[in-house]
Amino acid sequence: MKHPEQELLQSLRWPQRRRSAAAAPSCLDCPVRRHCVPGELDDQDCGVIDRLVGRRVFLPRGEHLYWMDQAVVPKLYAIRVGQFKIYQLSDQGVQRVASFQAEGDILGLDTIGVAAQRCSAVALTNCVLCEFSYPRLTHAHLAHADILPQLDSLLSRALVREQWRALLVRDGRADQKLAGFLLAQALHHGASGQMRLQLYLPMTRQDIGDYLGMMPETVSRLLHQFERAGLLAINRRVVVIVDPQALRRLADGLA
Amino acid sequence: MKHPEQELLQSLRWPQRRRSAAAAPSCLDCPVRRHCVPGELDDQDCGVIDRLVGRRVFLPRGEHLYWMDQAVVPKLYAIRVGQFKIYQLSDQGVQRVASFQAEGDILGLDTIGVAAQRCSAVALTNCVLCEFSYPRLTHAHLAHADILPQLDSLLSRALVREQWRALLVRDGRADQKLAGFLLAQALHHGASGQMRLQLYLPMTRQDIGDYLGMMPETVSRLLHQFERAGLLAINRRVVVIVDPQALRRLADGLA
DNA sequence: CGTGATTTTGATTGGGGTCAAACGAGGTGG
DNA sequence: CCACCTCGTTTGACCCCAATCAAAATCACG
Repeated sequence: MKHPEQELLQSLRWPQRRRSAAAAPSCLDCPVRRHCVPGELDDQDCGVIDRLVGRRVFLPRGEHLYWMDQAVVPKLYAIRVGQFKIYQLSDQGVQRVASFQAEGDILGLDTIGVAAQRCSAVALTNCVLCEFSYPRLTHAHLAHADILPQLDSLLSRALVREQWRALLVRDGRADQKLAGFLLAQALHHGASGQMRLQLYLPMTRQDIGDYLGMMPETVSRLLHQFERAGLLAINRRVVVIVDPQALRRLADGLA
Repeated sequence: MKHPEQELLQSLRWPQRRRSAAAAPSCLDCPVRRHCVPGELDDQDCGVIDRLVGRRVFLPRGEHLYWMDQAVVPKLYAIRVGQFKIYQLSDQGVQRVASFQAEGDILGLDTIGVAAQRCSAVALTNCVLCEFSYPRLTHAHLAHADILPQLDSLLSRALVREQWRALLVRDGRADQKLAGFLLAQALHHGASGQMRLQLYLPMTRQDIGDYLGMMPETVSRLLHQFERAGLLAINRRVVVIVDPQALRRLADGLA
């Protein structure tokens, strides 16, 4: 036993480590299938999607999937395991975090029809990605008419999520934004509207601050303020939401 | 002559009022064609797009195109003339402005595959819209394979723009954000990378503040501070950018 | 011309940024 | 195995920008 955090990380992120290493991974038994490219498609269509996956990519923590200003390759990457940070580095060397992406999210939706990457993408944990070729997806539409509307739906939902995020990070006080961020993480990692109360936040306080538009000191102060108020239990980068209702009230500004 | 603002509005927004009223409007001679659905398609493909337009809709200032929580109809609306405000009304009655949309922008991209509208859309000026049926667009892909990738490209670019917006409104001080907003407006209304230095901002100071995450008093103060500094000339809702370079330096935080 | 909304200006306050320093964990090399 | 170094985190003190409250001025609209 190395460290409680690492142990938790394994239980959270690698629930079937041995099995998935032995069997070839498939979309059919993917735990985040519904959030991902297959969406609500049935098993048969999902099998079609599965055969469109070019390869599974393993990316260790700290490695970049792509860099800002790099030429775009027409590929999409669905995150099967792990978390990513999408960010820019301004010419003055200031980091601006555009988003965090986790299991079931799709990287590269913002590159269709543009020449160069706007952001860099770095793995915050060890990651497993499912690679799709965008031209192959488009071409597959001729045989399976459900594919392309599914892609449009993914793009549209990404747009909605981005809008929602933009609203989150600019409205209200710092504590409201942080509470909203934690709730968004809990909801996103939970299955079908359920919250996952035990969160692993692999990003630094600086990253969270850059994402929410506040200083890392403020993030730290607020987290411990939440802990003293009995809303959270914090152990380094592991956060347990103790009182989701109170956190929701705080995010909505009803405190 | 009613008011200088209205006169300018007409010259900005209704450049060919009589002609477009007489002749049936077409995408081929649309001034914002390149920003819109046709994109970089040639005249022939653009003609295909033009025939996909269901009807041109006239919407007077102050009218809503759709309301939050309304059931989604599978239609897209390209703005040919005018400007829109996309916003939410929280349950406490607080307005949250998601975005402003202008000529060439497309409304409804965030409704594909979702059940209910997330936001309301209200016309800030008299507007002319080009209505597209989303199912017809998808179906047209069989005959014209360029259509659907074009739609994906639109969605992707909308996503990029939304990300960029989210970065704008959370980074830096209030004056930097406002300067960035003005530059974004100027660039968006200009043709192909050129700025339109004469801007008409039909939204209220309150709207701008809600959009940028600041109080309307702050917007007012900063605008006049910019004017005193020789960056702008302001006449109510008409703003002329006098010193674009200085405004850019301010937005980049080099002041 | 009157009424209400919008815009502007001023005075005051507080939240969060800034600077600084101590603390802790993880990794490296001797 | 331990000393050391580096990076991330935490805590404290101070201060500034923008929110808040208030009110006057201006404009839009009937």
